[in-house]
Amino acid sequence: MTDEQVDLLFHALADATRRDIVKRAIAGEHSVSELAAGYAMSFAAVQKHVSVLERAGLVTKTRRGRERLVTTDIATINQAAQLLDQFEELWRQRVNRMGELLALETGESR
Amino acid sequence: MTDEQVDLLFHALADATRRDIVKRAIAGEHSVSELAAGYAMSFAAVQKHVSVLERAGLVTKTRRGRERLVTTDIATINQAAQLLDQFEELWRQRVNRMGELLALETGESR
DNA sequence: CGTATCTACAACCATATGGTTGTATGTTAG
DNA sequence: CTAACATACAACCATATGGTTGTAGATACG
Repeated sequence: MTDEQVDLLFHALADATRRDIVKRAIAGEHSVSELAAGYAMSFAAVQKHVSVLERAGLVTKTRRGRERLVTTDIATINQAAQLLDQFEELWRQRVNRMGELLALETGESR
Repeated sequence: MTDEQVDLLFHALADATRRDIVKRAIAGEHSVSELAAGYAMSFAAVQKHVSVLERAGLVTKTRRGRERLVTTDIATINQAAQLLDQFEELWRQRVNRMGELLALETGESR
């Protein structure tokens, strides 16, 4: 996953409307119109949000007659979670290093 | 955690430079100047990035003489990870529902 | 076949963003 | 005490973003 893709992913999640769209798309399949009906903004605005989510790989649109169904790719959410796990792992490593230093200092002071 | 705070958090992570700053701040304490030295941009630009991370609650600056040390709050990373966990939980619930429906249909067709 | 519904996208606007340069203030070291 | 170092922030610029309105094409329904 390139830095640019990660940029797109976190940027896509940096908006409450888009997070809600992702939630609804995870919970079930909806057309863009169905999704749009739930937000106090124009249809075109919701389309833009869906487009941002598409570029981030969080959703895809599939055609069903005149409707486009918005479906999710939970794998992309997993990838974002893994990135945050990496941060947490860095933290654990640092805490471990500090613990080792402390044990060393305690031992030497006896 | 309000929607606005979540916006700031994911927005802060939507940039490769800021993600790197967070990693370095997790791995050890650095002054803003030390951090800035590693990026091909002006000092003021790095300051802006640090400011975005501060507003997101990902880092804090503490004074040590003329230096400001950039330190992390891993709890905020945890919170972001939990938000993504919620998405994954929604997915699991949906998969479970589909499994139940499938079992129902299989049972009724026997 | 005509109307309704659904969708795509261009053009526009106001605001936000990411970077720069320049100025100013505070702290440390010689 | 002065120079060096570290930092804050204003002003500026180019680009991106989030929302709107309007136009157009595709599909479904009566």
